[in-house]
Amino acid sequence: MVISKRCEYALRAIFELGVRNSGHPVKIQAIAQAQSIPTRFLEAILNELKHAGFVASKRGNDGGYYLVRQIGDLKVSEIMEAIQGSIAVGPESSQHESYCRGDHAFAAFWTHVNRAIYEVCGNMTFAQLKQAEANSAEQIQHYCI
Amino acid sequence: MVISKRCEYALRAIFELGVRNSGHPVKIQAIAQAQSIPTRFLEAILNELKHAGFVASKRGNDGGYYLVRQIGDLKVSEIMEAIQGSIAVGPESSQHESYCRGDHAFAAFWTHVNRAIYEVCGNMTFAQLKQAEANSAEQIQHYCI
DNA sequence: ATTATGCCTATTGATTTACTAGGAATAGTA
DNA sequence: TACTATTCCTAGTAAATCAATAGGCATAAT
Repeated sequence: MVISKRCEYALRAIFELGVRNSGHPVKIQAIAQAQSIPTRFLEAILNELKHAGFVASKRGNDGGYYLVRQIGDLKVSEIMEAIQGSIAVGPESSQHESYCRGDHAFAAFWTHVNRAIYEVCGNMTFAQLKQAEANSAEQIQHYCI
Repeated sequence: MVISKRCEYALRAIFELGVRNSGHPVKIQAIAQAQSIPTRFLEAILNELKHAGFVASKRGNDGGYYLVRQIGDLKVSEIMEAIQGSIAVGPESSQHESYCRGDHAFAAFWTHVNRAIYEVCGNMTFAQLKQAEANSAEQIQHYCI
């Protein structure tokens, strides 16, 4: 696997906040429990997401985190980029100055790969994820009844 | 970046062997020089590729490595899988036993991402890479003349 | 015998990852 | 004001992975 836990947890945390679109801020503890994330670790991640402008927080007795933007507008790629720096795979560029055989072909290849990845992550919103989860829950019910 | 140097070097080495489709085995040293790869590191990588069945070798004074299969049949994904174990990104599966909210949606999402990646890497042969490189060289000539 | 190559095992230094610890700042409540 | 529950900030750490290196053995041609 190649997506860090940190990134996975960030996505799950945003997802959880999106599912509970409560007016109240949600506590770290509650998100951690719902998504099986180590609490102190999640604390650091949410702080990072705050600095990146995706969530806001309230301190004190009645504190917690809440989303800043609408989940219909929030792409998975945005969170991934905020946490990982970039979604792209492959060498960032040919780091040796002198050209060597294959540089062009491989650069083009990695561009194709990255475009394919971006096509999926850049078009997936958290609203869609929420919907997908709701649908699959429905599926299971149908299956069981 | 998320593709290891090891994997990148493996791809470049195979590519180099494909470009020189010489009857003679090619020495590690020569490949290393052509592709700007640390020699001893490449040595280990080629050995791994040998055990994986992609290349064969000859020892001694006139030794070196050569491809076992035709490059028109050899997919980039095969080498990547041999070196990295798997091409896939995202968590391999939900490692917590109890289901938690989002598991279905995210599993489906990662499947989409991986399918997209595989679509590109599983359809790209080294023959195509060789052709792409040849084309780009032509392009440059046109530009310069 | 010599020499040039690949083959095998092990090691190292640097970096990254996945957390954890301790305590300060803030905001409600009594 | 005190108390408590939360977020916020700075560090630190154990383990894993990565990129590369080192030493010496095996093999094959001359």
